Amino acid sequence: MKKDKLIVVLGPTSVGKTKVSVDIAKKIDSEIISTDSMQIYKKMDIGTAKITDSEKEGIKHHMIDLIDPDEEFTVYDYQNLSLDIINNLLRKNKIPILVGGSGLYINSILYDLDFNKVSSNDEVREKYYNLEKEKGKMYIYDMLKEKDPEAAEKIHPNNVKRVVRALEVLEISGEKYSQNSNFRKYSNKYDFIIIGLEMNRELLYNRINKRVDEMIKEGLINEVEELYNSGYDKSYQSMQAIGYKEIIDFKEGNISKDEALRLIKRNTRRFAKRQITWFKPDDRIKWFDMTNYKEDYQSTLDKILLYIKERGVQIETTN
RNA sequence: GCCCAGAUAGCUCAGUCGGUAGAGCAGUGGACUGAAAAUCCUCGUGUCGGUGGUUCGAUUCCGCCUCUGGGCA
Repeated sequence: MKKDKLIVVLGPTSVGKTKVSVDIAKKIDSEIISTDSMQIYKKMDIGTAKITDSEKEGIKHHMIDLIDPDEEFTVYDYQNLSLDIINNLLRKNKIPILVGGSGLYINSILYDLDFNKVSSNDEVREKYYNLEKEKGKMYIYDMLKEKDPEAAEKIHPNNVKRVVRALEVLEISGEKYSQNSNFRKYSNKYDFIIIGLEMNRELLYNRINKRVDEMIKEGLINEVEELYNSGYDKSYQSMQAIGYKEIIDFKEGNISKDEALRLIKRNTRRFAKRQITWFKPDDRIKWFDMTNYKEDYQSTLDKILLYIKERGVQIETTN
């Protein structure tokens, strides 16, 4: 049986995914599904570099503006919602286009990740965090080591978040965390056409720096202020986003405005680096260089469209 | 022109009582299965401004030169 095709556009922040994806969608008459962990939040537009209505050029975008900033959201939710949308589009004979930079979210579609049905449990988490506070990291790490040595071997003792998660899974399900987390299997559900966008590092960093300055000009500080004044402080998951946490620190008087700007830029650069690290090992990705996008956007886009065509998607290319 | 201070890692600087050097920041490589824009791990050799001298040995002491601050004219 022939598998349904699925186009994925990925790459570090600021590399130019938005424009490329809209241009692909226009060419094949389809819709876009965002794979971005922060753009799912409403009212967080400037700082997440969310696509604007005019940039959409009439293309429908999914998985954006889904929930309020005080709501919690996980990969598991993403996987479910996103798969529904994918299947709906396929039913309409459209090839879904996944676009974004949240590695784990992307993998929840690209890989067979079953999140072993153990949802997060605040009580259990709090219990282990309290234990950690009282008796130290090594204490809870040793607990894990005893109950699930395999997981302990893969998790660094300092990575308290992961240690707690593994203990949580153990406590709630009785299953070992390592049982589900140690393998990674490509999903066979779809025929993936994965477009990776890359760019000379220095240029990427320059673009990031410039984009942060532009966000400030467009009113990022106001955007964060409004959220903060309506009660969203740094304890919310959404306010952990780069650009938001730093400005909240500025608002609370912990750092100067200049320092906040500096940190937003630095943290975004580091984030981009982590994204690159994440995508690098996947050899199904076909990489396209965006370094000369300014002079040469059309020819890069043509190369991408040609590749999509070669992979069996009906598409009219100009060359 | 004269006086003073400085010149050490991409940046800011510390240090070597003479045995070729180290912090912070920036950066690098990596991990990742229900917080993922999160969380965590790893990595520091550089003509110690140039040149001559003293010395077994100079980045360190001395002389000269160049440059950069500051002051006096």
